[in-house]
Amino acid sequence: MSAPADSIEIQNVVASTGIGQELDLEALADDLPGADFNPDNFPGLVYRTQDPKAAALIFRSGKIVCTGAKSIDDVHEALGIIFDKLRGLSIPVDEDPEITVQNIVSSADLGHNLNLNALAIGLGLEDVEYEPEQFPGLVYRMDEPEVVILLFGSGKIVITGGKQTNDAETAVEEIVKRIDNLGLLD
Amino acid sequence: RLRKWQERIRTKDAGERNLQFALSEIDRMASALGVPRSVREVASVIYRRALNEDLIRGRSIEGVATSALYAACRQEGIPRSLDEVAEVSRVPQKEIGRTYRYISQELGLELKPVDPKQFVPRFASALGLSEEVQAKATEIIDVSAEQGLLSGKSPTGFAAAAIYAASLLCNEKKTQREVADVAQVTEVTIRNRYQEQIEAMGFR
DNA sequence: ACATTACTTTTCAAAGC
DNA sequence: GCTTTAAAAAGTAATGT
Repeated sequence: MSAPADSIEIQNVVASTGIGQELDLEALADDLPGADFNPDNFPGLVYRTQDPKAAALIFRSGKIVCTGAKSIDDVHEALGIIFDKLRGLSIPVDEDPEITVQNIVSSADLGHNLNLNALAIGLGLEDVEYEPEQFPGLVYRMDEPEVVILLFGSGKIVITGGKQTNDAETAVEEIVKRIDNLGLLD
Repeated sequence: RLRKWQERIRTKDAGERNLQFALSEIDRMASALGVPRSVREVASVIYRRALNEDLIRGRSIEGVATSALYAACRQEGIPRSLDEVAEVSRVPQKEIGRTYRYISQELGLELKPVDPKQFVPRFASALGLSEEVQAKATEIIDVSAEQGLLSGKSPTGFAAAAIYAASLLCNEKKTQREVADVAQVTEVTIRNRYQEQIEAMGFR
């Protein structure tokens, strides 16, 4: 009774936003405890939140990238903490900065072992990248929803590239259909 | 106008020189790998196709040439591992793999995954093993692959373990280290694949 | 012979080289 | 292209005990 779609777990959410204010990252690095800033290495300042656990890349332009959160709610919560921290440093932050989800990474379990060689040919070599010498997963690019799925011999999969919460669910239902139609679901 | 002509001739000459360089590199690497002349010709065709489709822009000539040779070996059924190809190329293995995936996709080569059996004759003869061992190794690969053990595993490691197992079964024992050296994998990988394969064969 | 750590793949934004 | 950040999958490799 447990459908593969029920096994979906969001593992990472990437989102972008902006406070609508230029920042002096050198000063911010001194005022924010735990901030990592190596401009020679990377133009962004790295700031990590503990609860929820996430990492933010803060740029001179005031734009921010948040990554590592386990849900969209966690993204909002983590960014909320950062906005308040900045306000606490008397940096003006827009009232409700728009937060855009850029990528959602999910994992799931199809519940069956997969013959990746047969799958590579069945799904179509033109849409598949399977090079076990370089990586054990089969890479499948799906058009609708537009996501990339990594399939493993164990039947565990990774769905990435989606922007909507339901993209992973739609993709899992679709890939199960396609694999089943090929008679490759044990 | 005269300058434009000279520029065109210069570009044409440069392009011609680049092509000659790529083809001579393919020849040099193919010799070092000991692949037949037919494979070099297939590699040349793949390289020229990549050139015509403008796939070299933003990539090194040597990288595309090496990838074309790697692809040609696979297409002709006598694959070389990325490690082996990287040894005779001046391009890092990671770039060869990335470039191969790119030209393979863009040219629609649609090459099937490498079959571990295709490494058996070459690895076995390098170890001085008999036809009997080769046949046994081939059988082990077929049986364990049919039971789904091949998914996600490296073809060289899979072939190496089967050869090691076959050498034991045929009383022509080679050590894991000897097999690991010719296949360029670690003993740990041979041990792991070997355990799965003998179980699949019903031995234990 | 074990374990641990680390690297391979995919995705995405940010600013700049 | 590259740099950084995060996360999962499973295989392979290097290092440590």
